[in-house]
Amino acid sequence: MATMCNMAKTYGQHCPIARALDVVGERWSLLIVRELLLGPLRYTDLRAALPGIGTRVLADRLKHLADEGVIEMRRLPPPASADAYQLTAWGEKLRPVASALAAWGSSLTGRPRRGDARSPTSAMMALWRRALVRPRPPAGRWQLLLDGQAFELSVDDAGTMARRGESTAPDGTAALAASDAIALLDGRLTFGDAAQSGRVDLRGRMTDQVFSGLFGA
Amino acid sequence: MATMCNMAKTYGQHCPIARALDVVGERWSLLIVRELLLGPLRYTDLRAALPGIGTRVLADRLKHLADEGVIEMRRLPPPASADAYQLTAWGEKLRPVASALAAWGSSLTGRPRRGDARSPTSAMMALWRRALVRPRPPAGRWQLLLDGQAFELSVDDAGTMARRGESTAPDGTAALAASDAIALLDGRLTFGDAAQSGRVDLRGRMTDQVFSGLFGA
DNA sequence: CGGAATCCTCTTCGATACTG
DNA sequence: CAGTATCGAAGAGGATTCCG
Repeated sequence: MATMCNMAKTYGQHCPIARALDVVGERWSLLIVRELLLGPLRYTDLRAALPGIGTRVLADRLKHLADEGVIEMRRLPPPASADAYQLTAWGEKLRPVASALAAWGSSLTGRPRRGDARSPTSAMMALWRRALVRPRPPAGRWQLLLDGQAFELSVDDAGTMARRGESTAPDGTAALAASDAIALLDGRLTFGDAAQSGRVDLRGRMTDQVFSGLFGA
Repeated sequence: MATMCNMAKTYGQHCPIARALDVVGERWSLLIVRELLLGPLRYTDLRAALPGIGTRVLADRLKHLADEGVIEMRRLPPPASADAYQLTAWGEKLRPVASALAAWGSSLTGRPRRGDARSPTSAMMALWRRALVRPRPPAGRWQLLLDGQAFELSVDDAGTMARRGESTAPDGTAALAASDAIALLDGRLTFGDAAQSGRVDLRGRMTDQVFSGLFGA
């Protein structure tokens, strides 16, 4: 049955870690959360962002996460005629979990594996983490076009925020491939090499200095 | 085949979160790590601490975690004639991940589910988290006997540490059931009720005040 | 006795095809 | 576009057995 009782398989332990894993510990769940941490996405976008997930599993996970209150569906008004999934306030609180996992796993991304996908979202999250760790990232509203997908990184006194979508009146824009962005952040590509081969397109007040301030080692 | 290529199923993404989940994202893996965060354990102890895991899955997970460098086996000298699994230095760095997950999942443990196991380890980790969050936990080397299993919580200027095992020269000892410890920490049991029904045994300098300082709301 | 490997059944995954 | 239907392959869980 597809519509069985939704409490599929629990660890059966009264422990906050076990309970958390009952909710988001299934395969793919935390990667769905990772995608939604930068903003709402539609079903098809999620499937495209998670190569190999299989539509059945994606539907199951979305249902489970919605039942548990981690995500919710937002029905867009008629002109758009599309449903988007987004994190609830409680789901947003998974950000420290994603951050801790990313910090631990970042020791693994130095040597890339052949064939690994480099999604715009993971590139953007890596850039965000870099900006959060950095002492003084360049302030401004920076638009990033990663494989053509738009993101905004805004740095001001209130903090550093990242989200999906085009920036309204950005201070500057950088367009590059997601794989190059990741290579820059991993230190496998220098800004000089990237700029020289014309793979980075900077606009507005996104100067070399700003770009290096965001991506540099 | 049992001894197939050990890179069973990868997300195939060059993203630190995905890579981290390739290593510790499988079912049961993070609960094994949770157990080992308080100190080494033998195979049989792990199986007892994780009801429902199944010996095959436990053996597979231990092998995978060892291959990835998260845990290692320590062969005890002849008299013990037993092997213990422990975290490597890298595996120890999963502590923030466990902590973030526990913080997120703690909103789920307020209403306990019927039949949930209350393991001594999860009780001890909850107590530890409480002590870490608390402004000034009572300083000293406190021994806890949870369901008869010994733990030590040491609080001094250097910080708050928890580990499995008997304490040498503890300042005081508290013996109680793991389920009562969890109920106290969750606020479902008051110290008055627990003491009145004789379910808490305090020794040495583990006074009512100290105990309340460790477990109290 | 601790530490698994084997066997068996059941569920889940992942891929493809199909439908409102 | 957003899912459901179907199916072979892989994984989980439980009991038993084997090995040191």
